[in-house]
Amino acid sequence: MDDRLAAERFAALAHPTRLNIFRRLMEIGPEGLAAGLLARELGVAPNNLSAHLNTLSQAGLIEARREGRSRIYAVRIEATAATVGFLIDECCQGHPEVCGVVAHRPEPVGA
Amino acid sequence: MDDRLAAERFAALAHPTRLNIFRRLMEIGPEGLAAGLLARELGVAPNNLSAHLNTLSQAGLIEARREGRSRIYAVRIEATAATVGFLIDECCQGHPEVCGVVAHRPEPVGA
DNA sequence: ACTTCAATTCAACGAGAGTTGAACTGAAAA
DNA sequence: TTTTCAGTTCAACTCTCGTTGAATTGAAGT
Repeated sequence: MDDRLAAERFAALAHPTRLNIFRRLMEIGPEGLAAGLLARELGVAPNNLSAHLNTLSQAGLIEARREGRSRIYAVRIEATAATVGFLIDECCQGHPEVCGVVAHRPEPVGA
Repeated sequence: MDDRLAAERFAALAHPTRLNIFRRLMEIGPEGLAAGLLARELGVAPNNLSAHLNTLSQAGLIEARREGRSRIYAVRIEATAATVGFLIDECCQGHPEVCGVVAHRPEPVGA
């Protein structure tokens, strides 16, 4: 992952509301959640939420699918894993243990 | 760590130049690097760099000390660890292995 | 077709980020 | 003390972000 993409993803997470959205979607997993439901759960105006969902989608952290007249949003796990991996690789470079990480990107035998 | 602080730290990392600064400082470790040296290494105007260093300081990710007429910047390890920990806890909630992380320690006791 | 519900898009606004060049502070050297 | 070097701060500008209300698209139900 290049710096520009990483920066875009950090920016996507750099907002309390979007952090809440992302957390909730991570919680619920691949089945995802309808936009309207999210809006009610988080107490955010639908159009406002839509904008935030768009930011997260643009960054590749979540994706949407249609289901009836709802739009279901779900987290993109690989992208999330890549982002966490980037932070660990690039930012804890040489000191992974110092960043609180014991192990990451498990090898077949490892951990 | 609360959402607002986490968001502020992600925002601090959400810029290619600041990502480079942070990476370089992480590389060099606690001894740190003079602002001017960083500016030359990264090819950034001193005043511009100063602004970015300020953003990172404000977010608590780095700190400065005087040394002669230079100002030395160094990474704040505990804060970095807490930020990585937050991302793992909050964003990989329930699926840490899915984010490529095998194990981590939540947050240092002292910070 | 018409209505209703779900969600997005649009236009407009205010607020904050990022960059630049010029002026400034603070510490060392002459 | 005056000069010089290291960095920061300031003012101005542009650009983007976040939020709001109104209008719009898209899919069901009647």
